Parts: sequence; structure tokens; C-alpha cells
Amino acid sequence: MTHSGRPPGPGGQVVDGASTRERILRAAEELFAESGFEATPTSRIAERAGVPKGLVHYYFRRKPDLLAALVARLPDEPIETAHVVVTGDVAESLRRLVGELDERLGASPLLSHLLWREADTHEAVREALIHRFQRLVEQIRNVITAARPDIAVHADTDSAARLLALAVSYRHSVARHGEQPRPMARELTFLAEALARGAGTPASGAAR
Amino acid sequence: MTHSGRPPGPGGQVVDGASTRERILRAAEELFAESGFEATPTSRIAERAGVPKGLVHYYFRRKPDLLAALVARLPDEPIETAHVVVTGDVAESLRRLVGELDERLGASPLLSHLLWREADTHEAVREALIHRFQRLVEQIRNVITAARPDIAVHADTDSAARLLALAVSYRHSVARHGEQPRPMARELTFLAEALARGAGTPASGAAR
Amino acid sequence: MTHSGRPPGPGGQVVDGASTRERILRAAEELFAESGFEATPTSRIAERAGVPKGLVHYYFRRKPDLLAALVARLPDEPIETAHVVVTGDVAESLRRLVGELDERLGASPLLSHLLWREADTHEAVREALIHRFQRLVEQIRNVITAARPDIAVHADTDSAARLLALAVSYRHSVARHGEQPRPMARELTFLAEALARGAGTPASGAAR
Amino acid sequence: MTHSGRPPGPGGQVVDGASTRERILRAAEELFAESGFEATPTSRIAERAGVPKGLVHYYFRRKPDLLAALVARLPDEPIETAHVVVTGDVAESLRRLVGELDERLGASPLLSHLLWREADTHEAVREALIHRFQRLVEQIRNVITAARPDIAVHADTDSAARLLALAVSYRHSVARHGEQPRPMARELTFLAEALARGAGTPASGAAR
DNA sequence: AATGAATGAGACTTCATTCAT
DNA sequence: AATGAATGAAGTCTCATTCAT
Repeated sequence: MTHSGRPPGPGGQVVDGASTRERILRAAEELFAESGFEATPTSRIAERAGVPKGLVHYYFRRKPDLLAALVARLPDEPIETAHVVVTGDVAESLRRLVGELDERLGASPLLSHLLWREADTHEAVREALIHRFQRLVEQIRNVITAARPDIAVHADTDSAARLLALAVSYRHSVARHGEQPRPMARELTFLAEALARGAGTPASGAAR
Repeated sequence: MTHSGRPPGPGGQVVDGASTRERILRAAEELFAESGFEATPTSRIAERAGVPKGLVHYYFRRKPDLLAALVARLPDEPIETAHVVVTGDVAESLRRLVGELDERLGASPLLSHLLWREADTHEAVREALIHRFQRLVEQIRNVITAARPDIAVHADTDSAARLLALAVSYRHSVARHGEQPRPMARELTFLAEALARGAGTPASGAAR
Repeated sequence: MTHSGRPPGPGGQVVDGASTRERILRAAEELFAESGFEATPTSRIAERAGVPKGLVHYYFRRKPDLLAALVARLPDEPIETAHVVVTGDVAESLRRLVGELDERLGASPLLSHLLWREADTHEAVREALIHRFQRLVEQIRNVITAARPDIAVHADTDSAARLLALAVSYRHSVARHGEQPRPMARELTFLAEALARGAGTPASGAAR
Repeated sequence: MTHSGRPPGPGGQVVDGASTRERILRAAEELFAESGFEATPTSRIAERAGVPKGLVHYYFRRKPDLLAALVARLPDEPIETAHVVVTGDVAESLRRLVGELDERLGASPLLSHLLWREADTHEAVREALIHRFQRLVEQIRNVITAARPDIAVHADTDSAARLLALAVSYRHSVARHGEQPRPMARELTFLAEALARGAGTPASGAAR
């Protein structure tokens, strides 16, 4: 009954190297990211995709279906920890991780930052957002742990991971496509050193 | 409900404890935060404010004027450093600062988080957002410095301040009204200890 | 919240001797009767009423509200029994009654016959239809009784009334505006005589 | 569900116990009766018939062709007079006739009552309606005459037949599928007695 | 100053119909 | 013969904005 998932099938016309459905999705992704969901008329999506207005609703019966399809299509493979970890160098490992994350942001074009914009009003988007945040925290923790396999200051690792996840998320939520997010090398170095120092010396009062 | 013959005047006539103009602004603030700017019809603003439809455009000729007025009206007094600083205890000082910031978020109700939503498409909002972020970084730095007047590890303080500002901002951008943002006591303790430990030992490159 | 009943108020612009709202209703009435509810675009209603498209939805937020308003507005005063009864002459009384009913059909323009067309799909219409049928049966019975106050062959009167109500209803449901419904003088005479004869002579087997 | 390679042929290929064409017609019949012609999309007809959308227009190029085919397909064999007549008992004969008519209504499912709905806007439907009404009058007259071969009060028979035809038609036009039309035994008895009594006494003007 | 009727552009959506395969 | 992608006209409805009063 819902058209949002209807596959074009073998008959799906491929123009410009992408199925019509895919062209519509890309147009929607761009426009939603540029102006937001509400401010983007489906007619403009059709226009940018180079298809007649009716076709947009043929593939996605109602406008929110487009957003849902976009969210479902989000790249979801976690960054492989092994790819970014430099054993013994937490700072560099984190730098590489953040670098990868930033790169992905640029690749899955503008959508990433759209996520935050529409999380309020679209349940599916909100869920995806929360899910991705949790994954992010885990990834950071994994990278830290893998870079320093010798020690395991769990409480601090968690705190640092959460702190960094929040910070990275904010950078992404505020990023506009085309813009590079501000580098955060210094902050990462600071975090890495804090973790390193924390390993042996239980700082002030009662840190274990 | 009828407003015939009651001029608002430049000072704002008080009706039901608030000037009509103010009532409209509050209604707009709530509704924009609930559904976003585009999805909120001016007619609904009038309805919620309990004023006739024409009056909304009488005070704010076009809809974006409402958003601009809302942004201009944002509480802007910085949190007084002295209020939150506990000399010698950076962690507690930061905890108090974040507590104050969270409280403000709840007070100027939903607007705070609306800021991010509309920053993309409204220049004035974007500017306000950037401005407030910079102010936030400064405030955090000030609090840290005031809590530990003895030492001044500038580079680390800056990093910690920026990191925390990003994290706090993300928490606020994602907060929905009514919800308390998740506490971040542990992260603050971690930061404070990192700064404390960093004071003496410049923590060289290699760990251990 | 619903606009279907919103009165134009004293400010209601009166053009051509009818309020705008009324003009819209009349246009809708005509067009619905000509082509049916579904086949009539609101744009054509606006056109015929000589108002911009938006105004139709200003007064009647959605299209079915127009139908509901039309039904609510149906003339509902029963035909005064005294007006049509010729004492002692049932046939003539019924002829006058049917004459009156036919006349009304012509007056409340085309709507009457629309009632049947849309009864299936619109609850309010269906209810009005049933209500009017019951009223019709009663009116016929009253006329018969009033024309022959001496006798009271109740069972037969009821049968005749129901039979006539069904027949009259069908004539109306099939009538198209402009067309006169076929006269039914002979049938009325037949009914009247049947009632007259039934009064004294209990026809066949067991008629009381 | 897939129809590839199975030609319907002029005779109609049988699938699931009914030719594809027939399945489409039945689906259309049901849906038109449920929601009316205008309100029924051809896509829904295809859906209910379990055939691909294109096939509906393959068999019936335009939508009105479906209605025309439905009308052409209407069962048209008159009820055999001999079947229902009980010689000497007009009331019972009429009761049986009406019983048969009602049964047919239930069989050719919903179409009967659809006839009235679309008579306004579709010439073919209107013609079928008028034709069927005339046939109905004749059938009733035949039954009456056959039940009382002794007498022939022509004028009264005609009146009674027309009256009954109108009444029966109305019952059918208002019936919704599934609902039994209200029985009308008493009315039929009344008619029969009226005819019986009229046979001998020409019932002059004045009553009593 | 205040109001609500009026306006019209344009949004989303539905749908009959065509057509390449 | 059969299919379902494609088309675009048209329908319903919303809304910011204007304006006479």
C-alpha cells in the first residue's frame, strides 16, 4: 500500500547512470539540506531531479516518505577501528577517527546535518539520530581502548568518549555542506594527554 | 478576546499580565519550538495568543519579523562568573555553570533549541547562534581560570573550554522542552582532573 | 475550529442582494445537483459564485462542509395540513398535497433530488433523507385523516400513506431540475377510492 | 497475480473461476456501489480485481466504458409471470413478485441501487433506468391480470401497477447492499383488496 | 489601533490515461 | 497480450498578506 519502498523493478528507467527513483532521492536530499524539509516543495524536487511532478509522488506517495527513505538509506557501516587506530598514540588515533567521520559527512552529502533539523518533528529521524549518537560513543571508546591496550581507565575513557561524541556531533549538526568543520586537533591532543596522565596518577581527591 | 479600541502603545499595554505584542511573541516562541518556523501558520499563533488574526500582522508585518523579534529578545546577560565559581574546585564550578546554563534553557523556553533549527535559513538566527557559542567558550574559560587562579595552562584551558562548549551546545540543541538534558557530572569531573593533572606535568608525547 | 458555520458577521459584504457565503452556497447547490458532489470541483463553485477560489474554503474549510451546510439549510417547515385538505375529498386533498410537495421541490432548487444521490456516502445527508421520509408519511396520513374525519380505517390509511410516500419519493429522487415530475392524479384517485370503499365493506376474506 | 502470457481471448480466459475481464467488472461493480463512480479510482478496481493497473485500461480504455459494460451486463430476463402468480390471490401473487425482485437486487449485487446514483450524469445509465421502470410496471400489471383473469378494471390496474412500481423502485434505490429492503406485505394486501373491491362497485364520488 | 473578510499563489496529492517493452 | 513506469492536468486545501472599515 505504501509506495515509499516500491522498487522500480527491472523496467526501471536508468537515465544518467541512476534510476529515476534514485535521482529523486538525491534531489530531495540536496534540497532538504539546503532549505529544510518544510520549506522544500515537492515540485522543486521534481524540477531538480528532472522529472515531472507526478513522478515524485508515484515513487513516494507522500512527502514524509521521502524523508523516511532518505534516513533508511543513510550509510550505516561503522568505521573500522583497525583503520584509524595507531597503537600507542591515542591523539593520532582520535584525529584519524574524526577525520573519517568528517569525510563521511561530506560524502553522504548534506543529509547528516539535516538529521538534527528534522529530528523534532519526524519520529524516524529522531530515532536514527539517537542510534547514531550511541554508535558514535562506542566507536570512540573502541578507538581509545585499541590505541592503549595496556591500560583500562574505564571511567575516564567513558567520560572522554561521551565528551568527544557530543562535541563531534555538535560540529556536524552545525556544519553546512561545503564548509569544512573546524579542525579540533588541539582538543583531541588534550583529551589524549588527559587520558594518558590519568592512567597512573589518580589526580585530586579520590579518582581511582 | 476582542481588542477593539485598546491601543498597545509603544510601551505595550498590559492585558492579562502581558502586552498583546508580548503575548504574540510567546505564542510564536512556543509554536516555533514545537513545530518549527515553516510549519507554524500565523493563524495558529494568533489563536494561541488569543488575538484576532489581523493583529499578528499588524505588529509583525511579515512572518520572519516574528523570528527576528524572538532572537532579538533572547536573554543575553552573561552568567556572572562570581556566582558559580567555587575557588579551588574546578569541577564544582563547572557543574554550577552548566547547571545555570541548563536552567536558562528551561526558562527562555523552547527557543534555545529552536536556534539551531532555523540557523540554516535565517541569517539573523545564524548570527545569534555563532555569537552565543563564542560567548559560551569565554564564559567557560573564565570560570576555569577563576576557579584555579594559581595556574594558567592556557593551551589546555582553551581546549577544555572549547570541548565543553561544544558538548553543552549539543545537549541544548538536541533538548526538547520539558526534557531535562542528561546530567554530565562525570564528564565535568574528568575535565577538571585533566586540567589539574596537566598543571604540573606537561605530559610528553609518549605515554607511560 | 470548523469554519462551516462561521457567520460572516456584520462586516459580511453583501453583493447582488446576497451575502458572499450565501452566494457560494447557492452555486454549490446548483452545481452539485447538476453533476453530483464528487464531480463538482470547488473551483467551479467559486467561479459560478463569482468569488476567488480561496474564499470558498474560507467559509467552508472542506468540501463536505458545503454539503452539510446545504443539508442543514433545507427548508423544513411541514406543509400545513389545513392548507391542502378539502374536507370530504381525499383525492383532491392528496392531489393538493402532492402539488405542494412538487412545488417545493422546484423551489429549493435542485437539492431535493441530490439528497438521494449522496445519501450513500454522506452520513448527514442520509439522516436528513430518512428524517424527511418519515415526515412525509406522517403528513400524508394527516391529510387523509383530516379529509375523512368521520372514519378511521387505521391499517389501510397507514398502508396507503406509506405507499404514496414511497411513490412520491421516487418521483422526486428521479426528477431532474427543470423537469416537472409526471402527474399522478389517477393514482391518487385510485388510492382515495380504495380508502373510501374500504371504510364500510371489509373486502375479501378477513379485512377488519 | 501476474498475467504475463495468458491472453484473455474473445471468449474470456477463465482464471480463478472467472475471466479476467469479468473479475474487473465485478470489482468495479462493487466499488462503484460502495463509493460511487467518481470516487472510485481505476487503480482501486485493479487492486480489488487482483490485476495490474494497466490491465483495466487494456480492457476498458476509459473509465466510463466500465460503467457502460456494467449496465449492458445487467440481468434482463423478466421474471416469468407464471412463476409468481397464484391464481385468485392477487396479494400473494404481488408478494411473490416483490420477493423475486428483492432477491434479484441482492444477487446482481450492488448495481441495482447504483443505477440511480449515476443516472444523472451518464446517458446510458439513465436509459437503462427508464427502461427497467417501464418493464417493471408491465410486469406488475401482468401479474395482477393473471391473478384475476375474471375481471379487468383496466384503469385501476394501471394505477395500482404504477403506484407499486414507484414504491418498489424507491425501496431499491435507497437500499444499501447487505440490507434487506423493508417488507411491504401490508401495502400489497391493501392494494389487492382495493383492486378486489373496485371490481364490482365503481365507487362513485361521495363516500359512504 | 484593530479586525476579519478577502485574495491568489502555490502546496500536496490523486488519477485517468499513455506507452515502451 | 500484458505491464507498470511515466505524465501532466486538475483537484483540494493552506496560508501569508492586504485592506476596507
